[in-house]
Amino acid sequence: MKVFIRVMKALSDPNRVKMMKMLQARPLCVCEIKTALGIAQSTASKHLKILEDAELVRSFKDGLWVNYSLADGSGSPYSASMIKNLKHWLDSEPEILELNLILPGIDRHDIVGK
Amino acid sequence: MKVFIRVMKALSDPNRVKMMKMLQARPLCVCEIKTALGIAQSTASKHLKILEDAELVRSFKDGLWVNYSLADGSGSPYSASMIKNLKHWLDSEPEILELNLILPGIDRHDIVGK
DNA sequence: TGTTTGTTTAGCCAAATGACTAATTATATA
DNA sequence: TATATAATTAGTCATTTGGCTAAACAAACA
Repeated sequence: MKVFIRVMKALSDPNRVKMMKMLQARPLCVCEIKTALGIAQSTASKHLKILEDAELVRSFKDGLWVNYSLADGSGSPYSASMIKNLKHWLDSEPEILELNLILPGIDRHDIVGK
Repeated sequence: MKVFIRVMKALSDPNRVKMMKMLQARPLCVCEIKTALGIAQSTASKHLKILEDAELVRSFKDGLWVNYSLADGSGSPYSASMIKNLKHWLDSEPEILELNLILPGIDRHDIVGK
């Protein structure tokens, strides 16, 4: 039950759902995600930790950067199902269309200061 | 996006998930649900409203009673998917086994006072 | 080695959530 | 019509959540 609730809670926040949708395009570092969503880096980091605890995303370090990508679904049937469904859900939502539009123009090397 | 979030939020609470699992057995009135879960009637009522707003359950009046049952999934692809998945999810969770055990013994006519 | 850069953690605050009791509404029945 | 019963709404309270800034870590590099 706890595992299921953790997945549902993780997907109960718009910014976290947007992160899932962005990660369908490509792996992203925290600073790319915070830039796309217009939130503080610490906020993005906290959200990503919640998604990771729910086994919806995974992270791997690359020098200074921490890259996040979609999990493979081996964590639980709930995360597996939601990862899969989200691939075809919400694609025509204005907020997601907008993200897909700006995401290609976001590059970690171009992100200015803190 | 709002519709999706509403479904996820609705399923982010253990008592509401238990309600979904109980309603898989049969339609229930608020007083049967509050008895099974050991919560106040107003609390049960509020939870059921949240599930109904997410189109996960529906209600129909029968005299003094309000009966709740699982929705048919026509509300949204998200509610449809979750209603369907929940039918085979969580069945071996201790809390759900326990509920399935006591539920047959719960009858609206035997429920005492307020 | 010291500095810069990306991320995380700590701490704070306002808003939302889930619980309760008490009051109100709605329906049936004596 | 008055009363009893089931449900909902109103109001309160403690906890959780989601946002921020500032401080602490961690890894590259001058």
